[in-house]
Amino acid sequence: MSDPFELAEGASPADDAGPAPDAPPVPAADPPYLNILNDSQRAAVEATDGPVLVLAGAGTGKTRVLTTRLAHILMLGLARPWEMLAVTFTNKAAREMKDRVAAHVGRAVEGWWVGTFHALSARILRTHAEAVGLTPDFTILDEDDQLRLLKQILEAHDIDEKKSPARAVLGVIQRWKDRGLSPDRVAGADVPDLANGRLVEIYADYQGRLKTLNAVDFGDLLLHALELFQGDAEVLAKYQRMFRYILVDEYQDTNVAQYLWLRLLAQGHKNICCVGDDDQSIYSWRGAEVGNILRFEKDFPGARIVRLERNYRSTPHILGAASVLITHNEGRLGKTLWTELDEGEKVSVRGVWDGEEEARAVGDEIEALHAKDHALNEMAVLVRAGFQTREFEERLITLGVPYRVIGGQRFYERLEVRDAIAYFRVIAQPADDLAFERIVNVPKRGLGKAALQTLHHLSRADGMALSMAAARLIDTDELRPRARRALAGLLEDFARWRGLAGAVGPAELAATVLDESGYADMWRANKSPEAPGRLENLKELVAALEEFENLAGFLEHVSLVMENADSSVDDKVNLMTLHGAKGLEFETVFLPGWEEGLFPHQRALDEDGVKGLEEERRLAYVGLTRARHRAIVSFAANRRIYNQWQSALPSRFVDELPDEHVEHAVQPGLYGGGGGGGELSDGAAFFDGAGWGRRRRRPAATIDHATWQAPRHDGPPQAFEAGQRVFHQKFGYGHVTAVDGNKLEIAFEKAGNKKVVDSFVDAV
DNA sequence: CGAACTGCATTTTTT
DNA sequence: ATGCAGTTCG
Repeated sequence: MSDPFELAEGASPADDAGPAPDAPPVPAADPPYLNILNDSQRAAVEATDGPVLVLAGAGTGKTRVLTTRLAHILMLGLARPWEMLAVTFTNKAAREMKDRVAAHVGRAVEGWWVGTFHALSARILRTHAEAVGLTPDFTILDEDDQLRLLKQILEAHDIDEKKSPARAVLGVIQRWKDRGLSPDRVAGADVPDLANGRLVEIYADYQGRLKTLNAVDFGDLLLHALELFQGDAEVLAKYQRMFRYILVDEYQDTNVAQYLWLRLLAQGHKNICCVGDDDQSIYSWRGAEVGNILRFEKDFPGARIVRLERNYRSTPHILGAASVLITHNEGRLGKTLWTELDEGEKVSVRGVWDGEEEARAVGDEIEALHAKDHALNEMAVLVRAGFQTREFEERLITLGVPYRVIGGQRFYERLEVRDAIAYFRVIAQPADDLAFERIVNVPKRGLGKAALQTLHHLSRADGMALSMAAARLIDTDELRPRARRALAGLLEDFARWRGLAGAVGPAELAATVLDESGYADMWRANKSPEAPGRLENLKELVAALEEFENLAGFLEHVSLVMENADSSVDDKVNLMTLHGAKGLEFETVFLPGWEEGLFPHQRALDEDGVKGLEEERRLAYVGLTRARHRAIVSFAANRRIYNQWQSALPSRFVDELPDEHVEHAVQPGLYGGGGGGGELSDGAAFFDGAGWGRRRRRPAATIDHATWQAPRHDGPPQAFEAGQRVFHQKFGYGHVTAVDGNKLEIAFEKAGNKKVVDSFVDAV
């Protein structure tokens, strides 16, 4: 019975602080899984207790260390599975970790806490939802929902969408959330000049609406978890006691909220191991703080630092080029990567005339390598911005070389998939207004703007969810008969589907819903070229539901696990952004578009100055270090951007590559040679053309589209009685003939007898 | 209510 | 160029 889990049983009571009381049995000989590690890897694995920072350079076997460490802790019996917390940034990383640890210990590990910050937070929040003003079945909104919600709020505040786009406002709110700031904690100095200076108010409103909807956005998952920990010492203590060992991957990508989250949880046993690489921090624009990793020793006193510097991936030339490039950054923790691999080829740098020629050169090289039996799978074209893939796609199509674009639109973000999911959400959660709104008139049911406005008005006035308001509204004459019938029909459908949900599996339910709602028919009738694809996606969605017990489980999956189906089994060239390439490796990597203004991107320079430049440089470093055998950098003298030709200078990063590791293949006459400056350096900055410098502001729109404004009902609901004279926006004057709860029968002077909801009329 | 027209912006992206 | 969103017209 050498089962590590049995060993662990009882070895360490969950509520005991400090190291396990019974010393774990020390293996007589080193287990083989330790012997295959190098010294620093091994040190990182064996430093189980206390705070540890593992600085893992690119290609130094980080994942192996991570998984071995987890397995090691289990094997030694230092903790039982559910006493270990392993945090990652992506679901993919979490899955990989699970799989590899399972492979290590020889079976699936049950009950341990591996996942993304968000998934783990959600799991914790579902058990303590009430403590933060939610119920356990709260909805997790995605960006689409967030934007629609925010647009409504901005409109209610009479904010000009043009001057303050919802997207920009959402960006600010998200950055606040990244920093752990709830509306009451936002300091005045941090408020950008948007939304007439009422950003904080809007943020507070937004949070209020989320609570009403029993919904959270991604940032809230962290924020509410923090609120929970900070507000309830007992709950916090429970989790602190439980998590004996905490492991964090990609620590350089953590934001302030995540840092606080970790610091709180780690206060118990203080066994926290963070793994990361400050040189690969490329996500500051979405809230990541490199400072977290730079400050680790201060945050966790007595921390041990382990550097993984032996690289197993790239040739010395590639490594040398990348290492020298990154030394141009300030404030690094510093690492010296080395390798014992053979020298290999130098990094190739070539200048070309324009983007087309660049694509042709890359395509030719790919064909040549493929002809020499190099797998297409092992080649990647890494670009700075998504639109750059187009030229390469066109070229590869012409050549007939199979390729895939990684990181395009994700399955669950497609319009039709989101619509379908909105149906499911309304079934699972009748109060999900955002979902209801999305599909109430999709397919077209004759429920237009007017009907929606009426519905909104009632829902706001009586403080109930849209679908509940709808249920009331269909008993009245507020809506036109056509709209009323359509709405009644939809509500009946939903009632029926909800009944069905208990009887059949989610896949069957989904198929029924898509069929009976007319949604699938809508696409069948659609003549556009993408309609068949959309129907395919709907089928795929139904198929995906097979794997779930119920709708709720599926919806949780959708909101948290937005993953890209990765069919990397086919032999295809990979096209993706540099950001998307992080964590991957290829035999051959093409790095096109190394031009000032494009890479480093002008916007990064304009908006974040030196910091922006350094992050761009880290991006270049990430790009180079993806390559095992071959890295080919290129830059074009001319590039067409938005149908305008611009001349460009080679990126400063080209100059920063050391000559001893680089081979220049610049066309004679194009540049002065050596990759820098040259004939074309007339000082004309890339992207300096019209429309790039300053954003122009147009005067506010003159048309006031709020022509129809229902009367406000801010005070307590008015009481009505028979005989009372009233006024209705649409039907005019009349007198009440009967009262039934909040439904009134009114004899209108012009419109005749009608049933209406009381919040639509005013006493006169 | 839906189709056509207009103006406008255009890095990176996970959860 | 292109796509998107918001507005206008039938």
